[in-house]
Amino acid sequence: MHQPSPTPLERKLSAFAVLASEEREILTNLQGRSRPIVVGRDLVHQGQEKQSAYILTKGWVSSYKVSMEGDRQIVDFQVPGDFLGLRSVLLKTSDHSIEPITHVEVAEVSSAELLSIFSSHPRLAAAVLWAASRDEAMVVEHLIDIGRRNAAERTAHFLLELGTRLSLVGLGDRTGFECPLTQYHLADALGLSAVHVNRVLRQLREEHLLTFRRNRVTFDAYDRLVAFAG
Amino acid sequence: MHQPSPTPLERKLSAFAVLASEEREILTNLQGRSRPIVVGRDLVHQGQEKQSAYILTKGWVSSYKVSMEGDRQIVDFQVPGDFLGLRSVLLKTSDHSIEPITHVEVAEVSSAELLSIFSSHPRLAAAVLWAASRDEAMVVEHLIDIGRRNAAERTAHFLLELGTRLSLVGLGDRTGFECPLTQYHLADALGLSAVHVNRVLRQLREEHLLTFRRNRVTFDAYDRLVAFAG
DNA sequence: CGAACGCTTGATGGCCATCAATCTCTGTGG
DNA sequence: CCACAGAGATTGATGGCCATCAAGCGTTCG
Repeated sequence: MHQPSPTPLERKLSAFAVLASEEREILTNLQGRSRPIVVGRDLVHQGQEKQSAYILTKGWVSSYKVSMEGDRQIVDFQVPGDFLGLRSVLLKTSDHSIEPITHVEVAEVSSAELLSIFSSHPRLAAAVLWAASRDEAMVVEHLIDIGRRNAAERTAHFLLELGTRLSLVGLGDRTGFECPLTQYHLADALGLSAVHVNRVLRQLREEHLLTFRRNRVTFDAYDRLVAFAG
Repeated sequence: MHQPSPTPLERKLSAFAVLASEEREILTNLQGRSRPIVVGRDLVHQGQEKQSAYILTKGWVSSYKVSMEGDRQIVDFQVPGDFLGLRSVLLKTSDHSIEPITHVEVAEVSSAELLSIFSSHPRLAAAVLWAASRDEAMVVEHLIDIGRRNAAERTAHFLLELGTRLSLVGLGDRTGFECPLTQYHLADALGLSAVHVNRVLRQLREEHLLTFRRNRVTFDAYDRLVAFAG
C-alpha cells in the first residue's frame, strides 16, 4: 500500500465525507495532469463560456469584477484544492474574471469527464458540490463583512476566514498562514483603499492581534482576534 | 386545451428552456398545494436544517443575517417564483434566516419529491438549477454594489436589478414595479442607514431618475438611470 | 543603477452614520 | 368620531470613518 501525501483537494473533501480508496484514486488521477499557467494571463474572462473546469493544485488566484470607473472588486480568492469555473461548466454561465496572484498550477477537467464521474460516483459528486457550496457561502460572509463591519473588523474577519479555509487543506493553522497577497489585493477584496488597509494593519499589529507581513499572516492572539472580529 | 395563466415560476423557467406540457404540469401540481404563512414567523432559522424547500407563490421575503452588534444585513430578497431553501435541501446546509416582508404564500416541496423529479426530468432540473444559479450571481452583483459604488449608484443599481428580476416573472417592466419594501429594508440591504437612504431617494427623485414611494418604484427615465447606475 | 512595485505616513476633505425632532398615514379602541 | 399609538418618512446638525492626494522609504530585478 503506497499512501502518498494527500493533495489539497483530497484533504478538503475528506472533511465532508470519508472517501473510498477508489474515489481517492480518481481524484489523484484527475490532478496528475497538472500543468503550470502563465502568470498574468486570465484563465476565464468575464462572460466567456468555457468547456472546462480546473482544479487549482498550486498557487493562489482571485475572482474579480471591474466596474465602469475602473476600480476592481475581488469577489473571492481561490487557494489550492479549490475548483475554478465549476459553475461555468455545470450551468454554462461565467460571470467574473480570474487572475493569478502567484505562480499557479492547475489540472484541467473537461465538462464531459466531470459529468461522467459525477454520475458514476454520486458520493464524490456530493462531496464536491458540498465543498463548492461552502465556498459560495463564504461570498455571503464576505457581503456581510463589507456591508456591516468597519475596516478593522472587516479585515480581521476576512483574514480569519481565509485562515480557516487554508487549514482545511493543510496550509495553515491557528498561528497563521503563508499569504502571497499584497495590501492592494486586500484593499480590492475589502472595498477599502490600499492606504487605509495599511493603517488598519498597523492598528491590528500594534494591538497584538495579527501581523500581516511579507508573505505571512500571523495570528498573534487567535482567541482575542476571533472576539474582535465577531 | 385549457391554458391557465402561467405562474411566476413557470414564467421564470420558460426564460431558460422551452418546457414540455408534461413539465409544466409537474410545476403546476407542485404549486397547487400553496398555503399561507403566518407573517412575522421565520420560515428557516440561522443554522437550522430543513427537510423541505419552498416555492414562493405570492409575496416577498428577505434572507438576512444578524451580526453580534445587532444590525442586520439583508443578503437577498425573494419574490414570487423564487425557491426558498433550495440549497439547504440539496446540500444540507442552511446559513441565513428568512423573514416575510408581506403576506406570503408558499408551496412546500419535500426533499425526496424534489430529488425524484430531478432524476426523472433532467431538463427541468437543469432549468431550476440554472435559475437558482442566476439568483446566486445576483449576490455577487450585490457584493459589488456595496463594495464599490456610492450610495446613490448603489441604490439605483439595486432597484434596477430588482426590476429586471420582477420583469422575468411578469411583475414589472421598464416603467417600474410594485414594491412592498420600506426604506428600512433598503437600508439593511444596501449597508446604509435609513436616514441616508431617504436622502438618496430624494436626490434620485429630484433628478427625475426614479421615484420610490408607497409600494411602488417608478423608473422616471430608464435609460438615464441605467447609465447612472452602470 | 534606475525603475517598478509595495509599504508607510501625514494632511485634507467628503460621504455617510448618528442623534434628534417633526410630520404623515394607518389602524385601533374608547 | 376622535384620541392615541405606532410605523414609516423626512429634514437638520454634528462628527467620524475612510478616500484621496502627496511624498518618501525599502526591496527586487532587469
